[in-house]
Amino acid sequence: MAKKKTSIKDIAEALGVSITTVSFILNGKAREKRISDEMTGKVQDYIKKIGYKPSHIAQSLRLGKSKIIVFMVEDISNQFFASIARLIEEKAYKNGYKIIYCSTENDTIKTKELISTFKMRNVDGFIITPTPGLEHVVRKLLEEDFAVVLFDRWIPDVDCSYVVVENKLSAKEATQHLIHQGCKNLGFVTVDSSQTQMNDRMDGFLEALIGTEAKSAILKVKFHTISEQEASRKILEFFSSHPELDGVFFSTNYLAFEGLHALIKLGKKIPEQIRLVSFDDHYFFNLFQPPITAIEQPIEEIAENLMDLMLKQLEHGEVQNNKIILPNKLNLRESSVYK
Amino acid sequence: MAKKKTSIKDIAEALGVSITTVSFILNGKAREKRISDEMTGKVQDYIKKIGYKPSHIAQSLRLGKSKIIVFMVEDISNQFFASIARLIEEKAYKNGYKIIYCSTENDTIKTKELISTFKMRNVDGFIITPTPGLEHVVRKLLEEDFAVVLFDRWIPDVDCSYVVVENKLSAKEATQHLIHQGCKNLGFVTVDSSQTQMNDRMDGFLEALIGTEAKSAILKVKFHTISEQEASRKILEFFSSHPELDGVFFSTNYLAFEGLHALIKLGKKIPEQIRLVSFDDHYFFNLFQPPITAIEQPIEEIAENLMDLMLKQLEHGEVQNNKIILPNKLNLRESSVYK
DNA sequence: TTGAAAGCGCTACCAT
DNA sequence: ATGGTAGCGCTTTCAA
Repeated sequence: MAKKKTSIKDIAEALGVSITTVSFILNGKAREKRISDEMTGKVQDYIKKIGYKPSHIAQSLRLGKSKIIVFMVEDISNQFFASIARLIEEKAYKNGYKIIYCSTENDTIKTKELISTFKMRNVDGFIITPTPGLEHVVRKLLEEDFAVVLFDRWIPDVDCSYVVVENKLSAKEATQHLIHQGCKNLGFVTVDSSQTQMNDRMDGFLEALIGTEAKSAILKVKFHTISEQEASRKILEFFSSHPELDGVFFSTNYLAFEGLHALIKLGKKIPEQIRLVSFDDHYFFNLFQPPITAIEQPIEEIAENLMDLMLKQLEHGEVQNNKIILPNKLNLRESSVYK
Repeated sequence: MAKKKTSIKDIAEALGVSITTVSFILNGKAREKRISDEMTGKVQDYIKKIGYKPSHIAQSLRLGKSKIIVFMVEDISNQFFASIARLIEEKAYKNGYKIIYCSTENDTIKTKELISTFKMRNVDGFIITPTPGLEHVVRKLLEEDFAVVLFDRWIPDVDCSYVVVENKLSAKEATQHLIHQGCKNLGFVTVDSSQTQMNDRMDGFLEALIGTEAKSAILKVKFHTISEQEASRKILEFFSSHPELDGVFFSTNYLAFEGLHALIKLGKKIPEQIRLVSFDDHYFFNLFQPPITAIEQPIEEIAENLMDLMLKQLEHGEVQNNKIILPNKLNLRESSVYK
């Protein structure tokens, strides 16, 4: 029951040396401070024996750094974010950092509150999928010398490091692919919000149409959480009222899932009657019959780059505006191919 | 650029009062300490004005509590765990706690290391999906007065709070359902490890067979990460070499996904030739054609109970062995129903 | 009704 | 080569 926390002081006393000496040895400065090997060995042995671990809290207070990075995403239970979380976590731990996470739910107020809470916790860095209207807060964070890296989307007019993917280009390519497959009436289903990545995807879609005879219909749905009733109904309605559509582009996978539901309900044959493409590949797109063509974001590289930028800022403090834009991969599958 | 951290001292100076006074007011002890309303108001106004937030690090050091809970699961990118993470997070934040997470990868060594790291961070509580061989560590955690709640599985012989579901009962019911549908040769696909929840599911399966004419074939695969080649091959092999199977129970959803892959490859008709049931319902099971029958765990209640137990231990310190076992829901869908 | 000061565990400057 | 000690920001006891 008694939780006797051994402190550096206890060690010093037990060994009859000073706190300073122990601290230096603990921090690998034995050589530098020219402490005798004998002493060093003695202290290290003792430390190992009693399994002493220094208190990070005290270190944090002293150093003004917490070695904690916050990972703020729209929704941590979303597969895409969860996968990145997993990879980031690994890299962070390897470098002695811990990750705290939270879901912003795309709610600017909530996000602001969270950021403020984290500030008082002395977190060292922020990895954020910014919500609309966060410019000011992010700018302030930067001014106050926090390490910040945005991802998935970025904030126009704020000079902050980010890692995103080639949304526009990939969307354009995928749309062109549909056109090459003979689609004449294209649908585009996206979320009703001004997140940059979604805008870019739509731009890509529209750009692909220029100079072609293909017609288009666009649906924007409010989408907060997965399986939201409202969105589901809207999508069904959209397809019912647009029987002419012979090709559809979903700007993200959860919309595609709802779309599939709707199309199944309407008895549409994929790809014979309607061909599909979605952004954000997913394990199930490959499992579904027919398998769904999708644009795959390079999860590993995103995570890799995020932590690279983060660590660089954290350790060196200089790099502030690294913009990284990664290419995606279009995975062609049966859902989009003309039979 | 300059990050001028306002401290309680600055406030005291600016207002010409003592640190103590400010601290009392900050902690809502103004009344108790009989500080004049005038003073209280003055301080509060100033605090609001400059947007001061106390340093949690310093508080932690002083109080010996960090208000941080660790959420250690097998794999945070797994949908089931990610969903629970999301819900827990919410409850934690509401109560002033933060969540740090990490993936154990079911690796006992890694888990032990992580726990040791967290101890030195003074985290207050642990929510853990225990790996095999963690008895000792958990017991020690309890002895040292940390708040601990296990979930998904528990550890036999350790008197620790946990939240799990009725694995055996639900598995039994689902198996009986298959038998009622006329299955005579049942397959059971599970992971090759001695996690209690998996054992219970298998027990339920076997119990359902007692006294019936149904025969069974069991496959145990090592499964670390999703989409692992090896597991995929094993499952395909299993189905090829057991053409007699007319019903299969998957002990968890990712095995079912691999199983579906295999069955599609083998051209088996579901449910005409083979009927399926899986543990752990998933969004995709409903979307798949035919929709897959699955046992749904009560995610919300699990999260709810986890945090309840955690907070109770954290705030009162007494409750140590609350065992909560929640019922599941069998979602009948086409994959298991005789046509 | 308010303030001084000890001390949580640690790092690092300055002595010796 | 080793030690004394200030101080990070806060809470809380004791004193005034």
